[in-house]
Amino acid sequence: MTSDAAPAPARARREQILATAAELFAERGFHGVSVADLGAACGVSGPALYKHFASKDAVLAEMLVSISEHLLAGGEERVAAADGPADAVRALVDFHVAFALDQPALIVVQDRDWASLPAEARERVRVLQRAYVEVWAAQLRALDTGLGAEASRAAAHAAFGLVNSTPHSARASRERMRELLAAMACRALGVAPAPAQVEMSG
Amino acid sequence: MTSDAAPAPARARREQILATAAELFAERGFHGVSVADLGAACGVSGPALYKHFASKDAVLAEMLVSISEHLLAGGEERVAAADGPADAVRALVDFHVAFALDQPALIVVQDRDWASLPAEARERVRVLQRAYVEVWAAQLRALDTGLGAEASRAAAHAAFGLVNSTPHSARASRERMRELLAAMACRALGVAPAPAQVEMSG
DNA sequence: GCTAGCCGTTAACGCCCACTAACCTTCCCT
DNA sequence: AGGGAAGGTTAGTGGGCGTTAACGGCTAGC
Repeated sequence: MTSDAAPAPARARREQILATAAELFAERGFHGVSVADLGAACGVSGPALYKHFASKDAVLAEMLVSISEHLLAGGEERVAAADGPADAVRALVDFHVAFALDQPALIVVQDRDWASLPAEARERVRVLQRAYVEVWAAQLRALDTGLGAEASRAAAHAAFGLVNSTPHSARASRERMRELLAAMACRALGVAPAPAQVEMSG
Repeated sequence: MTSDAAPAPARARREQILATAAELFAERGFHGVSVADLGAACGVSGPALYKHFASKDAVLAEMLVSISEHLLAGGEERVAAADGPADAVRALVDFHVAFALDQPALIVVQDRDWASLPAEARERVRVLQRAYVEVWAAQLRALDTGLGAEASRAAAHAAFGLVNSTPHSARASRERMRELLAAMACRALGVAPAPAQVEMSG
């Protein structure tokens, strides 16, 4: 999809803009960050952004689409490598927890500024997110055959909400947060956590 | 704090504005709704809002402060009426689930547009929210004495995230959602759910 | 060494929006 | 009855923001 012929510095600037935008959007919201702000935070100023992106919207669009693609691909991969639904759910939890801990800004932007996307990108992200939810929901249904389609999706959303709470607390150490969130998510979903930690106090 | 001398229709309009603003802000975000939009949705147009609120910010401020006060007061009340920490956690879960199901728009606005608050209100909301988190965290620590202060707060945030996922799914019936979320939250927090439903399939 | 094109600059344009001003109606209160 | 507040209206203003225009230096290839 992306061309490899582009020179290195241009690509570096693009990614700098994307990374900086993620932080700023997470802090102040998409509408709370002007292109001047974004440029300044990248060490350039104002409309230099338009040498790399068609619009401010396009920055958000690329950011959210790539998150959604990453999550879906990663989720499918973990499920394919798993040994049965319980193992799959554990793997999904670990994967999502790691992502949330590594990229709290992206988590925040994804579920706050989705509505600010231009229509086309919004639809694309929606499709990808539904597919990701379905990856989880299918494993949950395999685990509990009494679970309906809607209930399994709601349970997946609930697990996302639990794990995505990271940016709101995020005070304990990364490893403790990882254990806490994974254990809570597994218990909420009705599977035993992967390591020895079964009790909340670890 | 609020004067009772104001005539009834004025108060009705104020509350109509607050309720309408909650819906619109939840859909499009605070910055995505203009005062003209908000007025139009209330059947009046544009600057009529300034007869009832000092500014657009003030609408958001009153909305979020009152949510936070409601949650804190309700939480303290449930804990006071509870019979031990496990019962308290169950009561807190039920309370929060009911609120999230009844007021999904407020949930969305609260954790998306907090940063758009004017400084004073933002601080006020922050203090109230920390107190509410502490109400939960104290019960969680009483339940599991190995739980540290930070971990207990993180667990409370995780539970909020789980329950507050309602607006993202919200397709199943209210009663099924209530049971599902309460059961998941209780399991995540390490207490048995209140009614007979212990398994996910209810 | 000249020419292209990438990447940046500053200036300016146009729109939208929060907010104010000025004015009007309705209705309660004495 | 009549005056004033409460709660509307439309017109206007000022500022901020996304975007475009016009221009300039650097680097690379013929």
